[in-house]
Amino acid sequence: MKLLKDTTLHGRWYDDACGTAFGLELIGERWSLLVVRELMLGPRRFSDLRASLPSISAKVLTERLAGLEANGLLRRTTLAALASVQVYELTQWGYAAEPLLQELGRWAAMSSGHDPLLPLSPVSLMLSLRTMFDPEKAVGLEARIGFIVAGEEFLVETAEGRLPVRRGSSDLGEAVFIAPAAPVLAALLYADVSVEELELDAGLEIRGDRGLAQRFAAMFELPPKLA
Amino acid sequence: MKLLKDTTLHGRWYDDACGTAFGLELIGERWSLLVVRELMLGPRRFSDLRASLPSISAKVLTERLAGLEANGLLRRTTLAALASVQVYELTQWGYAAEPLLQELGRWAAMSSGHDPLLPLSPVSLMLSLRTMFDPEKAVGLEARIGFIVAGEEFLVETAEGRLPVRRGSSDLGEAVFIAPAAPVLAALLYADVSVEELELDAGLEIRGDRGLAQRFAAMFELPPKLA
DNA sequence: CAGAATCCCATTCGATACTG
DNA sequence: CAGTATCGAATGGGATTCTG
Repeated sequence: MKLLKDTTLHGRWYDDACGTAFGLELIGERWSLLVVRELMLGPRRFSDLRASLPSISAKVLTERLAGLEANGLLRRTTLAALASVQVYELTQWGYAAEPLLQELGRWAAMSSGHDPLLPLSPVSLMLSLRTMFDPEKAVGLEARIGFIVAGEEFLVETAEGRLPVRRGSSDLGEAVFIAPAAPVLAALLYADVSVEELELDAGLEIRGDRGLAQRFAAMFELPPKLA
Repeated sequence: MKLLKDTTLHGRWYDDACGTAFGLELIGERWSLLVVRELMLGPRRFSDLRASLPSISAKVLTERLAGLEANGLLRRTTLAALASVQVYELTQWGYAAEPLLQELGRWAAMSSGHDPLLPLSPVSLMLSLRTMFDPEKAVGLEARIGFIVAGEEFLVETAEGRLPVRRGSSDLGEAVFIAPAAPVLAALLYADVSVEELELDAGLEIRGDRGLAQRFAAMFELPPKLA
């Protein structure tokens, strides 16, 4: 039983008062930030996390969850409805890390050498919408778009420059994207592969207002490459 | 001679197309981001970096510099004036990581449990000015402020909501802060310790327009605590 | 299924010593 | 000064096993 040993901050790696260094103490360990990412759209179970994080081991996931809990980023709760169902949920402060994830993603996307064909979790894709959303391309558009990505459902609203994304029943959307895996949608949104091609080759399906779906898909753009 | 082995991207830790994950491949290793931080205000020599990074070893610093160079964040150049003087300098893309550093610092500062008494490098302090600057408190103020922190000189300008910080002769400032170490200024700006107390106890010195200095010092504020 | 405990190997780190 | 080389110690991570 060494669960309680680590109430104190995890690492104390760097001996540095700088906020950046302190941030790294909290989330700088390998995998930590990706765990946070997967929780960013709501609580998830242990096995959900394992499924979304391609190659993390159970041991490491356990350790990271404990560390993040000790550092105040998340809490573990048992679902009210079903006892015996454990979930991990970000604290308010954990959720506050989203701009950080976005900034990191935006910055990394300015690099060439990024392989967009690697696996991608549904949450990653949905978060990237918020990051790569270009408000100017959405003026005057108010709509709800549903997503079913690898079986996970999300609902996105466009509303005056903001782009709320949440888990929820996709059929509230006036248009719905259905994809067997997240990279299919990444191809559509970021690699400008055509809807038709993806419907034929990659199992993409679009329900509802097809024109709206097309317009929506054009609202996202990667940042310019710097290197 | 294994310097050339690693032209390819360093780690390939995560098998994940997400931009955030890719960013972590590039700068997620221990120390990497702090090395970038120290270069953010201009090129530095190997020994400068060692001096600013409290407890990094020569080996690890060498490794990180090589990795960051391979990943395109920095280049090593020999100073034009003095041959045989090597410096490390961020690429354009490396400099583009500043908002990321800021976001991480800002987020981390929302946590309690941050020990502001740890050592702090001059560059950390100067960068934190940009992060914690409150433009609303600076409206109508146009001035140059000099800094000499642990012997390193900087010049800061306030100009309509921006706060350019650069290395340069501090005596161009209408007011100049002189401190034997960065934490002294941190106490002034962020812990609201009074100028008088720091002059008496901590070796702070202020030259030039004292009222301007006071007003300047009041322009910075830490974000509210969330946890 | 959700983890905790154990085992063991690979990597990494830091200290020290060394070199041009 | 600017690293490189080496080595022992610490840590990390995967695989496996065990439990509720």
